[in-house]
Amino acid sequence: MSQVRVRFAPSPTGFFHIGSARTALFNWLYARHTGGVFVLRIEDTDAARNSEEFLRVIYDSLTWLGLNWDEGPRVGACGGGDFGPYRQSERAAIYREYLDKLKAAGRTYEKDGAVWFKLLGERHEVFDDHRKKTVVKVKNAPAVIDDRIRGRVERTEDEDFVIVRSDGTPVFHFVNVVDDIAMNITHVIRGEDHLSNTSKHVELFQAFGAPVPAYAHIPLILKQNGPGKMSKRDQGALIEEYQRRGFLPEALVNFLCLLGWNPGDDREKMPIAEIIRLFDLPGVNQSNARFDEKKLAHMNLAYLLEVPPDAFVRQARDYFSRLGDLPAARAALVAAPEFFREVVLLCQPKLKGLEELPAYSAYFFTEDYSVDAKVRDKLLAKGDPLARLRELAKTLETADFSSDTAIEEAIKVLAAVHGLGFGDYQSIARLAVSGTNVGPSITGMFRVLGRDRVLVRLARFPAK
RNA sequence: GUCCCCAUCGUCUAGCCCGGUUAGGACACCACCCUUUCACGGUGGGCACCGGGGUUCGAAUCCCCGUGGGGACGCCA
Repeated sequence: MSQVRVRFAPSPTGFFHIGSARTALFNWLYARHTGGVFVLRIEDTDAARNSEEFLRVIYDSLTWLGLNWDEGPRVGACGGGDFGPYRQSERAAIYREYLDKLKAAGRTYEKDGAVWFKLLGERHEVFDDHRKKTVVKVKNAPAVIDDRIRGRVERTEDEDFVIVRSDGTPVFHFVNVVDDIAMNITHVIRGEDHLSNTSKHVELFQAFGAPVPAYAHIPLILKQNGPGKMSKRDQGALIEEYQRRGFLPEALVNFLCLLGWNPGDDREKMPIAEIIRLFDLPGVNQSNARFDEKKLAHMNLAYLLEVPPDAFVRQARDYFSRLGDLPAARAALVAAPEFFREVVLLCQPKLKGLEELPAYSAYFFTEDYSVDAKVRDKLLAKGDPLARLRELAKTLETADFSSDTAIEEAIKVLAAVHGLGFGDYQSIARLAVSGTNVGPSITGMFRVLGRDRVLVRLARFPAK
């Protein structure tokens, strides 16, 4: 059995979205599972709609997700290969050569300045209700698709179709098949939206006398709200958005794997190496899946909890850096590295995602933090919280700040003296020091902030 | 309109191929527990085999028909 060669063939005509990413992922997984080759081919035959910016997004997103390509355009350590060029806009000579083969075989004709592919069989005219015009149909035998996910599918291609536009540029169906032949592609793994196109492609492979590759049409990802498949304009559709929001690529990849595939048991969070080991085409589902970002958020949380301290600090810093000139981000970035480290590590176990970090940690980096009025009104409404604050401040003046437990002990002793509990001091102290009612433990917060800053905040609180 | 694909909790899914399960797990939701807030975590709960016909002693599982969802029908990819 010869080596598996799969390809991911995006066209740079829009942003890179969840559906494209999963198609790339499944191709990549299959290549890695079989020890095959993962080819990246850029389908930029539609000059009017392509852009270098979109191309950049494709490279960036694939790289971020860790989907390294063995052959294709050279970017970083990826790319190269003996079947180039890998951008269709640079393969015109190859398409001409293949077109000549078809012409020589008598399988083309010209009409309206375009080159058409001629199906074999008798022709007759019929009125097409969808297009509201009379069209020429061909009495043709069905193309048989042996799909690795869906089983045997038959579809009859019954109309000739354009393969070269009147401006001389070849169209998708033609270049797609030519490149799959020229690049020795053995398995075509793509979205189910291409299933209906496959009869065209099979006709072309046969006209070229080339072996038809194995097909695997994977289910589509439906938008989370409303009908239809997910498209680049839908909320939460773009990969770059998750990158920008600080999601962990490992989490997104793991989540995407589970959309249409599962290991056959109850495991969900799995190392990518294990997924590669288990992934196979027959295990892929046949029905479409709806994207659920709540579950993605949960997966992200599970991964975030496991990021080692050094890596988390680095990622937190990167995230703040990308926020650019936002005051909160700037304040965090100019803080002393050791202090920054302590703050983000204190917050790490409480976060759902990196995107929560700036707001969650803001009061560590500035004295100018806002106080939640609702929480303040509620806390001040009962008991004598300001008295608690005065007592606490007095205690903290001399308390041992060397560890969380030392601070905790001091507060507990204070509470016991007044016949109160830790909780009687906690809420109001938290509000005074952080302006909110959520956050890390106040003992950790106090220790990281330091005695002086805590005392200043406690003292000025009533005035705020 | 024609053609193609699909159909288990709200969502992702296991089970289907090789008929016999209290139809399992996860996210979300609710309750309780833990607790020093908020999370995390733990325990429990509600929640599904689209409908109708067959075949069979027995159907989520096999077959047919509906219905529903999705996709394709471009000189887009």
